[in-house]
Amino acid sequence: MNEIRATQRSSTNTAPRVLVVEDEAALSLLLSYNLEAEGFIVERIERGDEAELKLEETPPDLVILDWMLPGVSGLEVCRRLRARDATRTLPVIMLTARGEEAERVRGLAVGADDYVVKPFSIPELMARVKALLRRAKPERIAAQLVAGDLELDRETRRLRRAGRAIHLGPTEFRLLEHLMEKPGRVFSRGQLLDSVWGMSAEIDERTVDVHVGRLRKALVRGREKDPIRTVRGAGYSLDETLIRG
Amino acid sequence: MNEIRATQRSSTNTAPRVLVVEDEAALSLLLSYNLEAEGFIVERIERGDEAELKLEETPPDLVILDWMLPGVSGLEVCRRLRARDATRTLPVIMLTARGEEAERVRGLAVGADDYVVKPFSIPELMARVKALLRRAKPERIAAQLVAGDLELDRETRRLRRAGRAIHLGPTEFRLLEHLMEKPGRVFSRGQLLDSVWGMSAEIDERTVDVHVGRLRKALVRGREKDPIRTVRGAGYSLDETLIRG
DNA sequence: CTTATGCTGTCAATCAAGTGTCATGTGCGT
DNA sequence: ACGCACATGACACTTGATTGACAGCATAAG
Repeated sequence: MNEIRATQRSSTNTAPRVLVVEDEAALSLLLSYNLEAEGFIVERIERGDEAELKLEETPPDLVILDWMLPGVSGLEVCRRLRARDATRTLPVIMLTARGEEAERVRGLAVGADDYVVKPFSIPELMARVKALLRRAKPERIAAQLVAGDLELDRETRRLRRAGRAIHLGPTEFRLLEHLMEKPGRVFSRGQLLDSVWGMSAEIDERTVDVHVGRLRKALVRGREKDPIRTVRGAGYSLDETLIRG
Repeated sequence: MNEIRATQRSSTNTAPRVLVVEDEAALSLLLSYNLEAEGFIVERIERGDEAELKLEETPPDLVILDWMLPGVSGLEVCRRLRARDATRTLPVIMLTARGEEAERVRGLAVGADDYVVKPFSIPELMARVKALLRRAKPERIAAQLVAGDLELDRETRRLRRAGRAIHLGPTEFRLLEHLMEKPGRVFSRGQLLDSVWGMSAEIDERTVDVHVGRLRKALVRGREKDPIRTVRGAGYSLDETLIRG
């Protein structure tokens, strides 16, 4: 029956592929836009039955499945995924509307690996996508980010600089995480609000400054170098000179 | 967890293999999904007679056998397993419908190592699977979890900290067990509900807090360090710094 | 059968940590 | 030196975690 598990034929050297099955166009676009920004290859599908075809011919590395779908429900798609050997272990994230169903997704033994209740924040969903991919393909998504003497571990949610442990609040942690994913790259305050906070519109851009300040205070001890670079008029970046010298 | 599986030859260095013989598709899937999540390699079979063929050619490390089966009954399969030298000691768990003591007795008389009455909770079944595998292949599944001055023995269900015995309720025991299996790793409340309470539990996430609180109270005596770390906004983890320093 | 006992899940009050805004200070770039 | 962008400390506020009390159950004991 399911003897030899051939290595997932998709993506050996390419970026992880994500299939988004969501009928609400706006949401689908929002997701694929953000996933692509993270470097994933995204395919979008609207109907449950189409998704099944797609999943049969070229299984991706992860599926984001809406609960309510035209054609075949997300629930049913997921169940069938679990029934096939080829997709038995394929990571699945379910999107559910707020309400009764929400709590039952976990209860129902559908076999989704994770579920997210709408409305959700983009950073939250991204975190879960990465967490699942990390579990499935550890070589693609690192659990540890290292830059210079900074080590950030997502699994244990620990940070250390030059060996010593540093405690950060959730926001500062995510902020640093985001900066460390692309060391040297400059992010505008708007971009940071989008990808770290998620509900950009409500928050003053100056708030980013404050958090960067707090992050610096936590990171720098004594005569240590400031790992965050301010780019006047543009934004912030992790100082990539930290990595080399 | 779901790494790439090598060939299936009767498990010398690979993950333990489990054969699920169950005709009810939903249940069969639920089981295989959860078993795979625990790192086992699972094969599913629906009919009793097919199971016999399978068991003859490539015996797994453990069999989960439904009582009622098309083809040959689970009872009969079990009896025949016991008759053959090659499978005499193969661990067998029988699934029986709710009810009669008589059946249980017969099941055990036939040589099943354990039986579980439907409906059962997933964590419960998983615990029994692990217990049996541990007995059969002690090198594969550790009976004792040790982290710092904490020693948790699954066989005797005993826990000790720095030598002294500590009594825990079932839930707190499983909770600690789960945390100790991956020291340092942060589990969200939702994940803990899934793997400690089991699917089909519609339980408030705050309940996890309460149990963690109780666990702490039981664990910490005097000035001892709290072995459980709260990660605000994320969940809980066993404090892995306990292990080193 | 009734009464203890132990365990669990929920709730509400309390406590602590983290967050966003503002006012003010500083320093960079020209 | 000037102006503007950024830095920072203080503050009120929000959110999340802890804790103790309680009620429902199941089980064991009387």
